[in-house]
Amino acid sequence: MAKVGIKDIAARAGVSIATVSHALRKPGRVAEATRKRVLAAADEVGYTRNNLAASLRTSRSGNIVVIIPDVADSYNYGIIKAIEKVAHRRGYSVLLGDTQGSAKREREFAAMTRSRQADGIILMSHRIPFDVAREELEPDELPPLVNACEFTGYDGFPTVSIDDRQAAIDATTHLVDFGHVDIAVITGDMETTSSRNRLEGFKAAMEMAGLQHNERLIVYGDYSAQCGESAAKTLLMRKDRPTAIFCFSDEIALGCMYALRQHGFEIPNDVSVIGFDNIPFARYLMPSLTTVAQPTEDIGETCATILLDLIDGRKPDKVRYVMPHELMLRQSTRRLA
Amino acid sequence: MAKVGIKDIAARAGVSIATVSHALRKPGRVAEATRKRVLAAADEVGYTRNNLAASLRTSRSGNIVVIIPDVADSYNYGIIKAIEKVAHRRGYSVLLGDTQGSAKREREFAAMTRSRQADGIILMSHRIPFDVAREELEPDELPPLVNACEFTGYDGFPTVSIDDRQAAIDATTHLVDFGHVDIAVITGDMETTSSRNRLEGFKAAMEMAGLQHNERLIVYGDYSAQCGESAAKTLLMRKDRPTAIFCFSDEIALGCMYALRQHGFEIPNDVSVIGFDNIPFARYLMPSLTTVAQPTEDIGETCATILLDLIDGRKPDKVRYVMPHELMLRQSTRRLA
DNA sequence: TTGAAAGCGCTAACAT
DNA sequence: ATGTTAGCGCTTTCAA
Repeated sequence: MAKVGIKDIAARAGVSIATVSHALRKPGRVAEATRKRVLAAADEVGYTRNNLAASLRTSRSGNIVVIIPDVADSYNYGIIKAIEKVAHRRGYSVLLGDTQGSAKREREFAAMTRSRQADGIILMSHRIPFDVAREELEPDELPPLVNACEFTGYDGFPTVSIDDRQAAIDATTHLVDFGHVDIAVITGDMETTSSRNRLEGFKAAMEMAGLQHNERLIVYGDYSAQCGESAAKTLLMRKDRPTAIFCFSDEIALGCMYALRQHGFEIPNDVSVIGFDNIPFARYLMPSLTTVAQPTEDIGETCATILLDLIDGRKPDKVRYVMPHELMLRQSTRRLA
Repeated sequence: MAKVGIKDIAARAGVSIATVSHALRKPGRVAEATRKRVLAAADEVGYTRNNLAASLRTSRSGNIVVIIPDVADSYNYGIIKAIEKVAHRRGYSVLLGDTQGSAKREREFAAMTRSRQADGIILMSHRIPFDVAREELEPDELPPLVNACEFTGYDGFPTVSIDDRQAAIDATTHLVDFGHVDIAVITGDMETTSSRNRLEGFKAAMEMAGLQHNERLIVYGDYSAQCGESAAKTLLMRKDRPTAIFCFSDEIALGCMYALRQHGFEIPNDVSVIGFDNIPFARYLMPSLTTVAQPTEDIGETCATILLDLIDGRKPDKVRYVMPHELMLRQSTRRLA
């Protein structure tokens, strides 16, 4: 790790450091012959740019930070992959900030823009990751930020997500169409806007179908397989046992299906199960899982594109981007006789 | 995002910038009263440290980069989480470099140490991520690097992994003990040392049991569910159909079990399946998956600890850390009558 | 077309 | 205990 800098190149090529810098970064500002000589010299001395120094000078780090509750969640991952792709293409690196749902970690990662380690933020959370109260946010003091899949409720940030409410309506309507009336719900974290909107959609769909939803069949969870497992157990013990369960994530559905089988229930013969997200695993389950697909790739690409534009000073044309969802009909739901 | 620096604090507190710097970072170098005043001033002007500038000065970025083939793989994730935990505790941030198996991306991420954006590397790959040929590696020119789960074969880097060969022996022996003779294998990417060692272990175990392994029952895959699916189909068409399949990853097992069921085979009644990794999903499968558990948390913690020590100039006491694996007996394997 | 020189914001000798 | 000052390595006016 010998430290070779443009100074060394300059010495070797017999030019000034300014010329080296130009040759390296602004082709055209320098005579072709000189440029070649500099490039050769750079190669000979084994030069690598000190990006830190360059960033300090230009105040542009070339990093974006993605604040995400759980990198492991396969659903999130589709989004990350797409973000990474776009970022890389445009010369940015992605810092993944896994928060495990901690608001403190969210703020810590967001602070990386203040400390100049990142140029922008993609936020998958419903919380504003800054210390100031929402009312005191100064629009022009805020770093470039795009809100993905959730809403902070502050409309100074562009938002990219599906229409959770409508998606839940579609899922519920599918169950209703199959003749289900006693439909249970296992929600995600009710702090999140996604979960609130889905629940709202569920209730709306029931009402539209002329059905009364049963409050006791709504179990409040947290998007995890574990909560799916325990929620399912709770539901099975009820006298008014549901014939269908709408899980607000595939992870929940996974735990739910597991518990169902443990207690001798067959899916979908005894109970229909529908998930949400369409994680890659969903099709490998037995039975394969009917679920609502989110266009993770689109979401990720859109987020990244908007954010990088924002960093470059280009404002997005709208503040809310709604991506299309799709109901994936598979084998875990069944029409009642 | 007004730019407030230590200069502003200095002005406000009526001291020099040096005193501000000391007050902020070296409590004790400065009188308690002054320190309080500086801290208050910092707060008032809304100061955030420009880490870039600090890094440039100290040539320590406070970042480590984790080079990983696929962040989405739940198995990898256990490791990442542990790394992140240790790093955070010691004041480092983790940059996740998802390479999708690309050697080029591996080199790009590794170059972040040269460009001073990271202080060290945790490498989950069997390839050395530098441009130089292995023979020309200059030990003291190399950045701090820890090799996780795989081996580059270069022993200048400490390595943390399980004993893949022994783990494969244990898995194979379990099947043999259950009376299986026609045992198939679906491998991971054979470029990886993990897969090579596991295959070696499989063969050794067969030999130890006095059994001849059948070359045609070895299908070369790539650790993915998809390859598990197609490999299983291939195996089912064979006249000498196996009674047990040893999958080199749980993902493979997932695809394998799916294909098996598609073709009407029951697990474990018709075919036993054993996986490798013990991803969280494994227990939710039906039947639950017998597999070899890797201590992902231990691996991640150890990697991070060694790397950070290395960065601090402390050499590890050994060059190979072998972590214990564990056979998880569940329901996907069965004793032949 | 090239070069001299002024910083980016911070830390750390060194001096007071 | 506090302050002065010289850079870290680069980019970027501005002048030659």
